[in-house]
Amino acid sequence: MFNNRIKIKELLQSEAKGQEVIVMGWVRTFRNNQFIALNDGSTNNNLQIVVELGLLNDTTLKRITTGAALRVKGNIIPSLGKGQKVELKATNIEILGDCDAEKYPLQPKKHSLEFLREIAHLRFRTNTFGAVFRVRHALAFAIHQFFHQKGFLYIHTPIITASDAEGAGETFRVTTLPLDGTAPKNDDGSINFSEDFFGKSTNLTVSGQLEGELAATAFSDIYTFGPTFRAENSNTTRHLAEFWMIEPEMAFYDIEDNMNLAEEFIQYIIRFVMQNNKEDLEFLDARLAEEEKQKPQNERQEFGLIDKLKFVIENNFERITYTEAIDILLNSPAYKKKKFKYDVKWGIDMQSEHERYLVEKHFKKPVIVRNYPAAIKAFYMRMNEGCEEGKETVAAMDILAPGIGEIVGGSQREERYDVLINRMKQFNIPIEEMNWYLDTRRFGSVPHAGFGLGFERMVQFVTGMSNIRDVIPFARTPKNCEF
RNA sequence: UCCUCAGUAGCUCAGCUGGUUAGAGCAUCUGACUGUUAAUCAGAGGGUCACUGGUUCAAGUCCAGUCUGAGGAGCCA
Repeated sequence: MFNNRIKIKELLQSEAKGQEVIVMGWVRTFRNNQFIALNDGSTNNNLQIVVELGLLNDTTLKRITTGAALRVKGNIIPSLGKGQKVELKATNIEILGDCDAEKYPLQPKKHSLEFLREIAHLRFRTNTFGAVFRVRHALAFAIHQFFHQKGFLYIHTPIITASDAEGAGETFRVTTLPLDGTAPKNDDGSINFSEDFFGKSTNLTVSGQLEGELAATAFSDIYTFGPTFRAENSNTTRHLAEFWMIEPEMAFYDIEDNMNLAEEFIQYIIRFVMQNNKEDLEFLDARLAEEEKQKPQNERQEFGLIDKLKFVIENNFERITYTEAIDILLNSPAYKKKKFKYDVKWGIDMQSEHERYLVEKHFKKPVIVRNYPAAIKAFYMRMNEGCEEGKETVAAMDILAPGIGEIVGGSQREERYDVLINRMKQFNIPIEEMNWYLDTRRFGSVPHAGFGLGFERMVQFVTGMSNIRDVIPFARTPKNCEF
């Protein structure tokens, strides 16, 4: 058996009684021809391996370079140095994989995140990305655990779809037709997709919500967690062309139930990470504090990372209506001093600057805004009753988080067949193509609700990483599809 | 897609109003030292100044275009 090793995370927690173990990992630094800092990815902390003078010949010593892979046999002893409690006194070191220090891009020094993005295949081996991706894993695990405990079914909605009914942005086309101009054409010159693989025009999914609703109207509570694709030419720190989304959908839920679940959900997964990834968060907290020091005083965040997370799990989210949000903005000093670039009045789709003001300046905590104007929201959101004429609203809700803006978007769905048909007509949705969706309203329709959460934005929020490209292993953005 | 800024050694950057052989820190290599914590000390090597074209006696420096990256905006999750 080859894999008879102990992981470094476990080793560092064990009592040093001279017991013999085997570890494997990659060299982070080799100091003084005597001290190897070894990392195997199980924790951000390195194991210090002590190499006694004379244990290895000169050729082997020279091969212990930054990045080299080692198998080390030794005894766990209390450390004589100050940086760690225990260390491994080596009795045998085997080099599993050499690493040419002159060519290896990761040097024992600070690298910029931009540079590491270019070598994304190697950045897993750094402290920062080690912590980020362990937290990402923990969040994904916590999400499944949360829903599973509540009796939700995990539904796999299709990646390839024929509908762009939600109109949630530009789609990536899926086709097997030739691209050299010889694809079959209709009389009017357009591509004849009836000869394509699926016999119709298809694309990558932009959301699994509509399919999720189908499952929810049978299982009561379901969620999806999968990749989503948007061909928007967005070049920002919070957009990806390929990202992961979580979309729970619940039958017999109204907008209030929906908000309660979303808030409980966010607090649950953050609490999970705080309990299970304490060291990673401490590292990220220190990293962020260091970064903040570089900024001018007035741009610095009020809270450190861990304090921010604590605040979120210990306090209820602020809940306001869209109308109240607009009133707050209209009465704000920022508005009166004409600090906003975009105008504020009832009916507008709030701009980033408005959302940021509400969350970061006014309330200083996550805010749930509900009851948005019907004109600016999707067709499937439920029309509210008793609205003032000209000020019709829908039962939609957005959760806005400090630093990244909209993190959750959801609504109670329109379950009334006639009302839904009217809305679809208003939005020019092809009703015939959506018959499968409308069947849920024809046969045993029930009040239901759901929301969507951008997974990477959540990872950003929890890790404090400012660029979304640094919280997904291999980012897909306009003009970038490496690895 | 729009606006702003940037691209000089492996990395992070300096290089003034154009003017000798383009610099520094870190990394790498060589040697010394040996309980170090991004070890330390001494020395060495390392450059098509993003690319293409232009202005000029002379371009890393000025101009135009292209490409790439970053920040902000829009779209949104």
